[in-house]
Amino acid sequence: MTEHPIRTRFAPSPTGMFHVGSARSALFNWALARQQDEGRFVLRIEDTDAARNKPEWTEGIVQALAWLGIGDSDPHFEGPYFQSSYAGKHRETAERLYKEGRAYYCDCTREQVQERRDNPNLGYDGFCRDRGLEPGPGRALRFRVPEGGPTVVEDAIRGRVEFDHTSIEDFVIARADGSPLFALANVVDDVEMGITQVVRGEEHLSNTPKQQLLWQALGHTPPGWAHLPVIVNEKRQKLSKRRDKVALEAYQQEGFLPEAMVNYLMLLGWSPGEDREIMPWSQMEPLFAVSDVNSSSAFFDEKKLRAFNGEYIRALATEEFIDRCRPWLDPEVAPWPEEGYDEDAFRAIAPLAQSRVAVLSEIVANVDFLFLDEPVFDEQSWTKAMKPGVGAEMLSAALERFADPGLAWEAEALKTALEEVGQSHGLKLGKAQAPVRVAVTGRSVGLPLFESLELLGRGRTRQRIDAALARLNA
RNA sequence: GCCCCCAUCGUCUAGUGGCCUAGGACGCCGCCCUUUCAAGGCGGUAACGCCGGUUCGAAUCCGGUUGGGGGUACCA
Repeated sequence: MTEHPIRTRFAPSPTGMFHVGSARSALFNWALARQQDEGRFVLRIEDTDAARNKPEWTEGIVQALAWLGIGDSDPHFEGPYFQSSYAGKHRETAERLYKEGRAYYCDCTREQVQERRDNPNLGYDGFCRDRGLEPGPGRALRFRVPEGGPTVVEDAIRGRVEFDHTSIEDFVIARADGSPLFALANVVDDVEMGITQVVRGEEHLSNTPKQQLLWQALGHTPPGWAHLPVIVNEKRQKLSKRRDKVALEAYQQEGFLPEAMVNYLMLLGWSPGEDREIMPWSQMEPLFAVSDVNSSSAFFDEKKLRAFNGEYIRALATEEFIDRCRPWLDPEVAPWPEEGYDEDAFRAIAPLAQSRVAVLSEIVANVDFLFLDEPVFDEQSWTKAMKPGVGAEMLSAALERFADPGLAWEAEALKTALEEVGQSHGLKLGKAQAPVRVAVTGRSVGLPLFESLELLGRGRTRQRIDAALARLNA
């Protein structure tokens, strides 16, 4: 056993978007490649002619892979390659197939084929099979599907899948202008690269017999196949970029950790077979086996992803957590003015926020009150906390109590102080803190209040309570 | 229509004939802790689609059925 190259393929889009399904496929391939000494994971980009020689379209994919930890510095990683690398070979192969009689030219239009079909259930009827047409304008090249059959696809996940040749039409491998189609290009590329194992989405299962026939016609042994279950939405339809949130980048921007994403994605169709699901990549990689992959479709459950993400965030060292929050703290994107940001204050409050965010972007709403000139009031919170007989009374009393220079401005003392103020109004701390919290942070839920007040300082705290009182009376 | 795939709690799954009165995780619900909200602790809810076989015994094997999904282009 010398070499077991493995490859997966991604279709780029003009936005460079990377589909979560592709990400899972990449991860599975990556694990497989790394398990073998000479395993290779090949990133080959295939798309229409329009995508040729436009590596910038695929930049997003390369970056997304790097984000997941699939780096091109690893000897197991190869690529990205572009379809154009083998463009010449594609045409050459088409010609060879024609010369060997494995393919023939056909000048039928779609309409003609349709009219001729007495049975609308069949595809192309083989009309030009024996007409001996020469290459020429308006003539596409069709592969001559051999009589007999069936073609048997041995799939590592699904087992033996049979396709009767009567159900495989003579498919087009090159357009009238000579340009090759996906089916041909795909096989030629794989042959050229010495691919021995193909792990890809189930949507490709139906065209596998065609590819296998092509491999054989070219005189090669087809690779081993493994067709992964489709990832679906809540309506159990294949995740589509039109209606579903599928871009890995979208999750990245929301503040999902790559570790969590990798962990979650690996569990979509596969299980390490242990009583725990939170498992780092380093432990999953050697455990992964394509034969253990499930064959039924899997729902992409963002709730579970969030839960995983929260776990990974909490497991971060504080310093690391602070660091990872940086992109959302950037004054370019953050809602506060640049001069409002206080690094020390953030570092002090970060540990309190760490267990409260499920995705990193939520850090903003947790700490914005510290850096904003004035809090942004959530109306529901306001109405709830500022009820008549409680809101104004608590605020005035707190304002007065906080003015006392004898009151040390630190969390413990502030808590005791507000507790006392509450008591004198017949309120437990739970109720008493609400108006102050809303006045100072703008919301009824948030980080522990007294630590927040301590960081905000006496002056700004009193100023905000004062402002809230004014707002109440307005 | 035709071809192909799939079928265990709401979801992701464990389970490859007896260890299953079906296990875990997420969600959900309740309780505890508690300055709000989280986190944490404890407990709970909830599934083998249906019908036939095979077998002493079936979630596990076979057939059918129903229901999902994918593919059916001179797209990729």
